[in-house]
Amino acid sequence: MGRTSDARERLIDATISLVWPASYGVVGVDAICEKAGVKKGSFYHFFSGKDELMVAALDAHWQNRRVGLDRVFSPSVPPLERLQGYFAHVLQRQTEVQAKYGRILGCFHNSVATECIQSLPEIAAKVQEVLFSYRRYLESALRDAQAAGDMRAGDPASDAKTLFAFVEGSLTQARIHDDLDILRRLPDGGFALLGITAPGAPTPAARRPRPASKASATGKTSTSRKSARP
Amino acid sequence: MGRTSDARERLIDATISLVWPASYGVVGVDAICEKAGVKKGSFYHFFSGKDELMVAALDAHWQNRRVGLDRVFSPSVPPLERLQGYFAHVLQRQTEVQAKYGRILGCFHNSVATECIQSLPEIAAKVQEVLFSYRRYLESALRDAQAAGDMRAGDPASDAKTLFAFVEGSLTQARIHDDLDILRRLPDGGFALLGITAPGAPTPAARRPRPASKASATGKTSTSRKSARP
DNA sequence: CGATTACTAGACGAGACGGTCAACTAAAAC
DNA sequence: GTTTTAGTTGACCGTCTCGTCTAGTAATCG
Repeated sequence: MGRTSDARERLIDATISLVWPASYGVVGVDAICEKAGVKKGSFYHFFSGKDELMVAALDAHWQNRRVGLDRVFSPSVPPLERLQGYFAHVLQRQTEVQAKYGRILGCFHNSVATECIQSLPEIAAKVQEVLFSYRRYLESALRDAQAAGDMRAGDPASDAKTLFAFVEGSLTQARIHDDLDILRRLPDGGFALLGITAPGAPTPAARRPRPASKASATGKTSTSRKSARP
Repeated sequence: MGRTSDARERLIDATISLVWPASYGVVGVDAICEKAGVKKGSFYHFFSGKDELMVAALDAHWQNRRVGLDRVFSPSVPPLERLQGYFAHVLQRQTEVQAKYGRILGCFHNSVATECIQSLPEIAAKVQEVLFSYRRYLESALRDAQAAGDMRAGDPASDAKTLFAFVEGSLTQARIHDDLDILRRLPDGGFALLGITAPGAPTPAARRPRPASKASATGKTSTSRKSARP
């Protein structure tokens, strides 16, 4: 009953597109409203305040991320290939982000977390929850890899934290220097971190191949990795 | 001529101690002035504005960091031991930070960079400069390690970027989750990343003496590494 | 000493901030 | 078509923001 509206979604989209490149603190409610084409009054009809909007935006962004991660981390794929696919996915995504926003932005949740962890408890809680869920994808893949004998024994939770730190660190460096190359080294670094010398195949021209192949901009690292499990 | 004052230094100290735990955006000039015990008029006598103060604070903090890094990365120490010492240094520093601020804060420059890279060009430039200088310490150690035959061949600049991403990522995760354990895995992860299986000596009681050691809080990782150099 | 200079003091202003409100509109339910 | 209710509008408010400005104070120099 009453009329319907997509103002809520527009506000969330506007929030992501304004906060991600900049920061939570520097983006005001007025700017978000203007970008979304929503008046102040409507804003406060949907949200109790800026913080609640931000929590909703973090959640919405995470829901979007999840569909890609569910695909990449599908249990139908051999665990080491999941990781391979994940590294490529990260690079591809940031390539798209660069095209859309004009620069690399890194991980939205990580940036917001760094900024808000201290002074905004509700946002901090949400962002921690998301990052925790995120890390579980890695943890699960590592556990499967161990079970399959694809990597050395160890605590998957601990390894996931380490790997996650590396990925997030690479994303942040990519953001700071607006440099995609850092993300191209994700596979080599990631597998080295886990003590996996040959992810699938011999890790062929592994480094920067550049033989004749022209590494596509979307993220295939080495063009010829073989399946980790036949 | 005229009178002297340490207000400038007090303002810089106050800036670091307020911005580091929180963020640049959320800390106001008034708060900084109050913390420093300096009035507005004096503030604008020393600085043209908030941005310039921030640049000065970033520089001052970097100068402080440098003395520790110069010690840790002394060319008189074998390259792999420098890295070992560096990882321990990071952990020890954050332990001190936790004691002083009540929580882990991670890397000051990295946090500010993430927040300011887009909208504040002067701060962005300064922070990039500092992070670049920082990375050179790693690069130099890696180059020496290679020259000494302590690690596989490769581009030291590239390896340094990868390692730096891992360290910064670990620091950020430590900040977000207020968890020192992530930093305790720095040596294992760092050396694995570089493909080094056996770093320096048995990693002697080297760092924190702690003879009958049971992984002291400052950084012993694994107790049994074999010497890479007799 | 008096003059010059470096610093201090704090009231002030313009504007942006997050947030409120009461009147209004339009769609859906009946 | 009337009622109900979700959504819209934009003026408004108190507060906080960065930054200005003028008047004043203390140290150093000649």
